[in-house]
Amino acid sequence: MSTAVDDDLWSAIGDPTRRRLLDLLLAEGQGTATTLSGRLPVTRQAVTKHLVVLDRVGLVQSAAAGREKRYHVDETQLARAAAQLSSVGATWDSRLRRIKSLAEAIQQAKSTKK
Amino acid sequence: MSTAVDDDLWSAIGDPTRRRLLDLLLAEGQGTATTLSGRLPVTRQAVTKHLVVLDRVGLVQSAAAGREKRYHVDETQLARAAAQLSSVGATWDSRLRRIKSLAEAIQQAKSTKK
DNA sequence: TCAGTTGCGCAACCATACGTTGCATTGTCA
DNA sequence: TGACAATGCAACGTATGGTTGCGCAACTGA
Repeated sequence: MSTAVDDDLWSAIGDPTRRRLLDLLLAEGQGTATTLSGRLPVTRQAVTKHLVVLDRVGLVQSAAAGREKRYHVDETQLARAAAQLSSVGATWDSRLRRIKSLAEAIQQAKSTKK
Repeated sequence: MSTAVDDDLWSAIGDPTRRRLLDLLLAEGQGTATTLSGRLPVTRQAVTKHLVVLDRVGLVQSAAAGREKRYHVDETQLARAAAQLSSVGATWDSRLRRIKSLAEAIQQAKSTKK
């Protein structure tokens, strides 16, 4: 069900700062480490490291523009990640529902027997 | 959009080992640190630490049974977590769709103008 | 009953990840 | 060219996920 490959994706979006970076990039279209760090409670260097991580798993891409390095989300990859999240959420939900209905069936059987 | 409270939940389920623990507990109904460590490539102590984390955010609960300590998932809390995941996934997805349709509209406008 | 196993908890330790500060490097522009 | 602004690199501190080793409590059975 869960593969080792996906662990990279999970750990990438598991960090709250990285999720906020993705949100920011999504909202503003693009950003550099400097501009992004201005909107987050962390330093530019921390942002840089996170962007490297996000880049490594393919969630963002960068383009040099003069002396700055602009990042933007890779929409295809983020869509994949979003699907992953929804999928795991749905899986858990369905399992929980099955467990619940099972428990209710047992209750039913008990009270009938009595 | 994202609150600090939820960060705990995310970091709890962000770890691959903890996700697998949840999967196992969900599949088998219950388990102790010892039995669970038998099904994972980590030691009992590592499992114990993870269970403590999961307990702290309320995703699992424990019940002492003689000398063993049995854990089981808190279904309500896991349902909340599952909803969170699906929700974030859906949010990203809708934003991506909006961006895409926006881009297409611009393309449309360009070619019309020409 | 008491000796041996079994399950837990605690402490020390190592590696990696996230964050900081400080400094060097490079590109822009007046 | 000189000054500023953005990036990159390195050292460091702390937290976390993992290990091993040990001690203790609680079952088990001869």
